[in-house]
Amino acid sequence: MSGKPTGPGPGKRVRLKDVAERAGVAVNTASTILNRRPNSWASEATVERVFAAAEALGYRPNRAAVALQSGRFQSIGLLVADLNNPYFTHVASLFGEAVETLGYDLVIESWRTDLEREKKLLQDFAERNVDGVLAFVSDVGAHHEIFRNQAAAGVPFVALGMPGAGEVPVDLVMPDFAPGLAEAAAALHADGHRRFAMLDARSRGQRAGRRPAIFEENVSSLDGATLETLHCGPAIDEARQAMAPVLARPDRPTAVVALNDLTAIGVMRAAIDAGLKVPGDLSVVGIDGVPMAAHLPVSLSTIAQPHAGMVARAVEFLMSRIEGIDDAPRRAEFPTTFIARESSGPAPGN
Amino acid sequence: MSGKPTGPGPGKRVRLKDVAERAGVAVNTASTILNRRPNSWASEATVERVFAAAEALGYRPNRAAVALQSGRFQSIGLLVADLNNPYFTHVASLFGEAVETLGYDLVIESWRTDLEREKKLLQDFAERNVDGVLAFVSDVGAHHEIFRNQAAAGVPFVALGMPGAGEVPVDLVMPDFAPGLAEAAAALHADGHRRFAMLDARSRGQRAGRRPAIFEENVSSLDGATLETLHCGPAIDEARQAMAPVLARPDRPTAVVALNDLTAIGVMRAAIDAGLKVPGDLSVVGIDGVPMAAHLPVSLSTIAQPHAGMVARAVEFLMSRIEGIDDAPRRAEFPTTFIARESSGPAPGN
DNA sequence: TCGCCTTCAAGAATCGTTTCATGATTGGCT
DNA sequence: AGCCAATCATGAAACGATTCTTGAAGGCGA
Repeated sequence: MSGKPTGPGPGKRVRLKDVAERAGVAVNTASTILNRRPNSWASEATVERVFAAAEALGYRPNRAAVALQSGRFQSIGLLVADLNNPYFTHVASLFGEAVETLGYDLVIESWRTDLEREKKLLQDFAERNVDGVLAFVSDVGAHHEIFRNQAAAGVPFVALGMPGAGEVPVDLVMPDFAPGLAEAAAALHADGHRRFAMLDARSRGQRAGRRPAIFEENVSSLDGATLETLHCGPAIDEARQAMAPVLARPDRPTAVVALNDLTAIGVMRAAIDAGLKVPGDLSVVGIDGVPMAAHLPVSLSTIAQPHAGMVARAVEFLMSRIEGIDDAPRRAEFPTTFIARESSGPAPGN
Repeated sequence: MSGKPTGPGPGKRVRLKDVAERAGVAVNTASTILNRRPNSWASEATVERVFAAAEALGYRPNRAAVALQSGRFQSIGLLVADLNNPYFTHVASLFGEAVETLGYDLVIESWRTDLEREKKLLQDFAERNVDGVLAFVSDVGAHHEIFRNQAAAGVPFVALGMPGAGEVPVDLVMPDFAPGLAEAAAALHADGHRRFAMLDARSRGQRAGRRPAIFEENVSSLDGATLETLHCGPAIDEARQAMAPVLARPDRPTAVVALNDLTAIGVMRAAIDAGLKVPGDLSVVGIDGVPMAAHLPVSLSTIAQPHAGMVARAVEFLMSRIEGIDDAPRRAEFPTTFIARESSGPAPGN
């Protein structure tokens, strides 16, 4: 590349200095004006000239310089579990829209079910130069220490997703699965289902999943109903494989709540593999309520989260932290609802 | 760790200066050593001390400062059409892995089928501070001017996806749909299909889509086969709606090639809506070959792109540009292949 | 012993922007 | 007239790294 050291050559990026020169003012004046800083009252004419110059030259601030000086990086990090899960991409695109209107970039990383990687990325993100971090974590409790460090380091942080044990020093936005699970349990029971199964994440250590615990409670309060909890990974084929032996049993469950909408597709597929009809032989319920679920060949009943509301709240939390609010950690729980579609229905024999 | 050398308070980020101080060297020495710059021969002992200090203090360079000084931003932009399309997210996650190992962040934006927005984002990305841009574009020809500007501005740029008219001054990585479409046409014809339909993007201006043109040629070379081209948007429900009237006709097509795997799901759903069986009454073929397609209730026949290879090549192109290679624009086409699964089969009556 | 080269490290300029503190006008008021 | 506030604009010091240039030791041959 033919570097031209002196003067703004044709291929050179236009600097604030160039704008200032063209407008006949000093760089700091131009800076003040372009940033619409409130305390300085430049004359109408000067403002006009500076904006005109910036426009004419097609000025774009050098973000690195801005970041270095002001500490504002104009980018926020999003940590998701898995980009191949439509839930995360749906939410990611909502976040993308939200922060774009606020002038931020979204840097996306995914941890792909690896807890060590999750920890590393979480740590990285906070040490990296971003203005804030939105992170889906598998278990907020597991990252207590990281969160404490972040809180200490002053990196705005909002954790999304699974609640965990104990208090954490960061804002939390999460779904409350209780209502949705209760509705689903009731609806399925009313449809004659008695043998329930629920998929849970592949067990991490000895800790029991939270959703199975809630669902267990729901199910056990229903006449003659039983629940078995199965574990599988987050990929669609893992759910398919995990269900295969279960569906081969004569006393197989007649209703399954999957890990999420994606794995619900795997469950449906496993039913087909086993020669079972959905919902005739097996009712399948997803979790998340991604848009795609409504358009599947057998549309998916699901326990839906209020995505838009959660995203809006998370962004609100994060932005307030970025603005410097220093309240106590906030926590927002959003109730889920059961949406009955074609994949669930009367139990066999009803 | 009671490491409190001096100065840096508890909430303060550790700077290179702190590392240098602790190691008892000057900042530039520390910089040279940590960056393993070749021309400087620091003594073994000094190197040791500097690395130890960096480790002990948990030093992370301030990327803004690095970027400002060196012009390396350590991030690359990825422009995709739609984060809700599993194809793009699959590819995005592949890109994410690839660039992560190279030490880059991925900034993702999506244009959501809006051509104006696509242009704006493309322009933005190039003016933004990234080391390079990977962009899925709807039609490379439509962005000729932007590409020329980028080439002039020296922003490394690789365009992905749809080929278009004419030569463009950027590297191009794209699928060659011809083989896959030919295989699909042949396979479907052998299965007795005669009335084909193909979904194409909602027409932009008067230009005919490229894939329909290729497929038209394939189909017309087959005995008694006809093709009709339909247009729809990229969302799953748009395909579903677009197919509804077509499938209601008595002379409806018996085989449909969708816009992509996502819309193929919508087509399958439309078939169900119309009381048709897949593949009994209607064969459905997707395009892309996303992982999920193999695990759908009716697994999806599809024209698959070699994702990994394409991603690797695109990254290779981009990195070589970032390193300063200034060759003529390169162009790589990757042949697609037809993967027959359950969603396609003998035509009705065969 | 002197000078020179080699080896190592430090000094200082620089990137483009923000922001604090300072300076130059003007004009209203007594 | 003289003074003090406003009002508007500038000078210059950061921010944290890289990199070019200069300098101080130590080792060697002459």
